[in-house]
Amino acid sequence: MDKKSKSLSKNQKIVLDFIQKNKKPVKAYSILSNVQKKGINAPPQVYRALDKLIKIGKIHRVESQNSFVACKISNCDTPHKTVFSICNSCEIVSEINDPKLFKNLKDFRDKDGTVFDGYNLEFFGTCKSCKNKQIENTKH
Amino acid sequence: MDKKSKSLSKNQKIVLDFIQKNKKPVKAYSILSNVQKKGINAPPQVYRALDKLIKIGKIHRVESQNSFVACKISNCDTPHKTVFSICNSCEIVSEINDPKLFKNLKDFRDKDGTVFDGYNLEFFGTCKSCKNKQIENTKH
DNA sequence: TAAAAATTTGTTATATTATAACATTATACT
DNA sequence: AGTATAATGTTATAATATAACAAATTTTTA
Repeated sequence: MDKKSKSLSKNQKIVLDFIQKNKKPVKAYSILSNVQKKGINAPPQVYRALDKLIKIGKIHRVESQNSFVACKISNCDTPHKTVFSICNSCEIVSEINDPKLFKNLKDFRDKDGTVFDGYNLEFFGTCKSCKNKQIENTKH
Repeated sequence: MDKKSKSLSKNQKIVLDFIQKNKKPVKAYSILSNVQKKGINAPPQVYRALDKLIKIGKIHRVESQNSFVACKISNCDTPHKTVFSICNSCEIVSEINDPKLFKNLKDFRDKDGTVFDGYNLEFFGTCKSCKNKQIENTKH
């Protein structure tokens, strides 16, 4: 167990654990209803844990979905350096790990020369599996 | 007047007009309260107009803020091909028009080779004007 | 180790953002 | 003109998120 997960509080661990169990992003109130048996009773307890987990980079917020997903990139210890692909059809979200793209984004400055602390990039499309299903359906 | 703005309905025009008057992004309920004198009474009327305006590319949704901003790029007639810079301090949002970056994003495919229909990229940082203010403050 | 500081917790209430559902009216199409 | 499509108006409610405050816990540091 590394420093960061050791330093997590009880509620933070419960929430992180639930998010990590799901491969799809989860919603705050879905987290709440799923962890009530563990003693978390109210929205603020969930949102506080989420805020902290985002801050330390253990999870990310999928902005276009109001949902939360575990970080899949081991060295991703900061918020707001995120790239996702999102399927329009099944809404599955994958975190993209593409060093060349990362470098492009990190080095980007606007026309004033402003440097940015972070970014969030969401790609939208149809994932492979949904594309296949669509092809299946047109066969009939 | 081009085809698209001609084809806008009464409510769509009212909502678009209000958004275009503001250089900062505006929130749905702020739109509502500001257009009530024009006969728009309830949230669904605003949200419907917003949905349509987004679909035709006249406005964009700033995902991390739940806010809406007029498109500043004349040929931007589709949703989900957006790049913004957002100031962490004053929350002002600028739409970035950088052909090289656009090409990079348009041509991106993931490791499965999947092509994407669209993207939304938000850069976070401190804008020039806020940076200057901070420097002013440290002088004292 | 005791006091101070910082963080986390538990709780109630409420603010903010967004949509469902349904009847009606207006507009565009052929 | 008749049909299809889009937009409107309305009420109610769902979904997402935070404010505020008292108490307990953990960490720091003197």
